[in-house]
Amino acid sequence: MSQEQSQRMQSMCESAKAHVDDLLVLLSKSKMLSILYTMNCDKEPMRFSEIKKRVNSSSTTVARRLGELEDHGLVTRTAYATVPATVMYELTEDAVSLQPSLESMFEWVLNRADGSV
Amino acid sequence: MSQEQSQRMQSMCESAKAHVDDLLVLLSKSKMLSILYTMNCDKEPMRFSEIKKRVNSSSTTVARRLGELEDHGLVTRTAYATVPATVMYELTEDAVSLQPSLESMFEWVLNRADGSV
DNA sequence: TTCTTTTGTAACAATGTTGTAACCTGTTCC
DNA sequence: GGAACAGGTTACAACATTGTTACAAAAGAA
Repeated sequence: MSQEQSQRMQSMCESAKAHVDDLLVLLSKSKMLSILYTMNCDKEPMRFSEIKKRVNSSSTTVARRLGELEDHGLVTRTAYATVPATVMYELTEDAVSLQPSLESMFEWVLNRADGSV
Repeated sequence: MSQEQSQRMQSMCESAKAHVDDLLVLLSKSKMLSILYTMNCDKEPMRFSEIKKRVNSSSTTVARRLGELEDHGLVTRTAYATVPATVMYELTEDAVSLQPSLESMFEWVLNRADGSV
């Protein structure tokens, strides 16, 4: 990290700290990293049921997480009036810009998991 | 692919998946990312009280997190018989190899927090 | 002797999170 | 009319996590 960034961090005002914490709390919620990573694997918009299946969680939790991501502007939700209903979720540009970090983090996790099998 | 192979592969995936989930759950615990990031900022071993102060959490939670990290081989704990007690925590090589991802993730978080101030 | 310090741990009440089960919408098919 | 489907929501009981408070150890300082 550059010195400039380090200084920026040290002199960060309380309000910015709150925002940082807010984001860290968001990212630390259960299944959140999995959802973001999963949605990045296929770069295409993804259906609710597909996300649910891939991260292996309940409707309630997936719905909660996707809602939180939408609230934070990290995914967009698009509903189509088909029968039965079709809803697509897609990462926003902001979320996509986080993906390189997530990818290398998952790479680390996968390597570590491999080692312990 | 034979059904046998498919089954073997699936069970292999299940077992690896469990380890991956384990790590994701670990990293998703409250203050965990902050602790790892903080310990990386100064590359030096860090005292319990310093970590606690920087991540702004209770002794109980910090002790729990550090214990979990130690269990997973991500930090080492070294106690010195001074008075009062001195205990140093240090990231292991494994943890250090995760840091580039964490750094770019925090960079993203900081930029995003900046924008919303 | 009592105070102080660091680094915790134990118990516990308050709070937060989870999955389950039930329910809802809207349309097409039988 | 009733079932079926995707995509949820709601209520709630079970479970997990948190911070607070109290406590401890060890030894030098006051």
